[in-house]
Amino acid sequence: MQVSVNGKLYELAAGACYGDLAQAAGAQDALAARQEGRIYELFRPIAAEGEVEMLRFSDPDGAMVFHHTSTHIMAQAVRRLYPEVQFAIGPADAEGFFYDMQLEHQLGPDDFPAIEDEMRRIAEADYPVSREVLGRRDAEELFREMGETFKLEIIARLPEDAEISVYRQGEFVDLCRGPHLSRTGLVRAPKVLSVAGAYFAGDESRPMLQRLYGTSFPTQEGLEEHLRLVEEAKRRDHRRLGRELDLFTFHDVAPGFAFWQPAGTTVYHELESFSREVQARFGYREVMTPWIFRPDLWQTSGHWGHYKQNMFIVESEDETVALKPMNCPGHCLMYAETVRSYRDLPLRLAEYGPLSRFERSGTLHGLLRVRGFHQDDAHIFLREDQIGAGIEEVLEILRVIYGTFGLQYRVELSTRPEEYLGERALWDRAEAELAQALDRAGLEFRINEGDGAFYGPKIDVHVIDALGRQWQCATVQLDFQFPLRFHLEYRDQEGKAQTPVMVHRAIFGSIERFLGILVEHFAGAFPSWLAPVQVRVLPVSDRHRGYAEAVTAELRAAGLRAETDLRDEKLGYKIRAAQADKVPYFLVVGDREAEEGTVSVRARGESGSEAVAREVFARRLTDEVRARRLELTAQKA
RNA sequence: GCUGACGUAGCUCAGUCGGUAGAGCACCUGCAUGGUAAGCAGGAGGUCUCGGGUUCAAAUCCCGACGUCAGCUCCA
Repeated sequence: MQVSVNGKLYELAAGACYGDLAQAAGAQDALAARQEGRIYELFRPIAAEGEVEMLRFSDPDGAMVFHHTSTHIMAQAVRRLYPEVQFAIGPADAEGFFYDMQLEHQLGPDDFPAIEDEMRRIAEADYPVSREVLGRRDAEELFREMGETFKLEIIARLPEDAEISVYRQGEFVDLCRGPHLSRTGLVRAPKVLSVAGAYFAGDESRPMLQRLYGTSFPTQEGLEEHLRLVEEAKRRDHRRLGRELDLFTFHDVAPGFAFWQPAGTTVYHELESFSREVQARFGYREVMTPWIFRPDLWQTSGHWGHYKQNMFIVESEDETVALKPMNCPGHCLMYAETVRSYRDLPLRLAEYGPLSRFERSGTLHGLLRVRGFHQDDAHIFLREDQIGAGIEEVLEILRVIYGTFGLQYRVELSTRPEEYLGERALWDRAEAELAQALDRAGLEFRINEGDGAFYGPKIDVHVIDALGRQWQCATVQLDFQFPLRFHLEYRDQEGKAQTPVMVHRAIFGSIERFLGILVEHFAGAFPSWLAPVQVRVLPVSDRHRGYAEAVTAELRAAGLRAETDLRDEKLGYKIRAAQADKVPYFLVVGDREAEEGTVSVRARGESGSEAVAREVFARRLTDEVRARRLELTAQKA
């Protein structure tokens, strides 16, 4: 038979397997093969003639296959150590794997080395992996004999016509769809990472299983590199940097709410004013609305029915009132205050006020998941014929704002769900307009079929940070329902009442959350426009304090955030401190500088300094800050 | 909320078999007046998260609450 790899043709005997092909093609490091979208083990006979892709560890699908077998090896190891264990599911992805299991003994970090040792033993034994297709009856009998009740349940849930396969390696057998490696010996560097609770099939009403997490690599070096990356992420953790850089803190008495220290407040305000500045350019008007409302409002908006469990509800003077979790109902009231003309639209109302959402205690996570926060929120009221242009404008704001941080982003369009409100034709048109707006903005996007909100389709944006991690931030939602619930109208050319469409949108999403992401993205080393202190002046000895303070005063007068390190320490100490505090620039001033009226400028991360006239440096830095440049450019001309 | 782990000085952490607590950094004081990543010496700082219990004696063992962390679930 004839098959090709990378377009190169190979002639193989009938019944040859993918492993034979890998050999013929010189792909010694192939782990599996992909043909017509399906992934096959190397021991499987070639399914058809045509092009075959060899999957290596570097390919995400190849890594997934590798981890899939690794999770079986981990399960095998656990079974050897604890024969009574029962297994549920054990999936894998390109990063690693886990296996859910029921086991009396509570696994902990102390158990991991023994499990890893056993995994290495299984790898060294280099068991061949084999696949077997069983009839439903035989499969049930096999797992009944083994006492694997979860496996029986999984089989029972499989559709009538499903192919039921089991995989064996050594004494271990598992119900599994595959695909797998052809032998266990490839998994040279396994690592058990952590254990956590998880419910079978995500069902909270059922007893909790232990979920054992792991990862694995073909080589020890690969594993070590991975662990280094994990360390780097830990080093950048915004909760850690937030404390080290004095940006924000948390306190037991207010879980889920941040205390913003002066430095953090500065960064926060920079983000807010950046947003204000950009949005004002696009015709947004900023408003402030109440943050406590009577339930009537939440009944009108529908929150009382759908969102009550996420709201803080307060008793006050024999009355129940609620803190707002969102601004939209308030903005709708504002819209309805006066008669609106078609000429008034689009009306763009922005608000940065406080929002409170009750989040379950176990879900809180630094600034990334809080109970009290602020959004760069806005609601745009527009006519149906303005949807396309309105969305395009929001996408432009998105481009400007994310571009300033050097953040890449990925876009998803979520369409009409099964249960929706409003006319189908309007949905179709709105979805088409969103897609066209995305196209015109030159954005590639993925469609999440049926994932829209019940009141309208939406665009979700994930930013990608310096470590390649993705975070959901911006959201743009079309809403046909609120205007109806709040009886919003405008007068058209003929003076007739029409219903506007509403767009909910936030670019940062939550400012708290976005700031947390930025801390991790920049590893705490903010560009100068965001840095809490932009420049620190370091006198060489106490003789130079006067000059240093004069320089600082001058920089402050120029609108820069400057401070003097007046501590009675040697220069080296202050330089070290300035670097540790990630201050973008520090200026060394001693006899030479005082005499010549200059400063010795050193940018964060640089090793040498440049002597520059005071006013020249002030001008350069002011330019850099005003342009919100990402790079530090004020050391050299 | 659920499962598990953890909670000791401002921070990072040590504290053995139950016998009333320690380091480094930071902070303060003194000496040193210093030129591009840590000068030397001294000092102060703790209701060991909180509340119960066991014990002659609890940071340590037990129970509960709160918080944090890793997940799960949730995030119309």
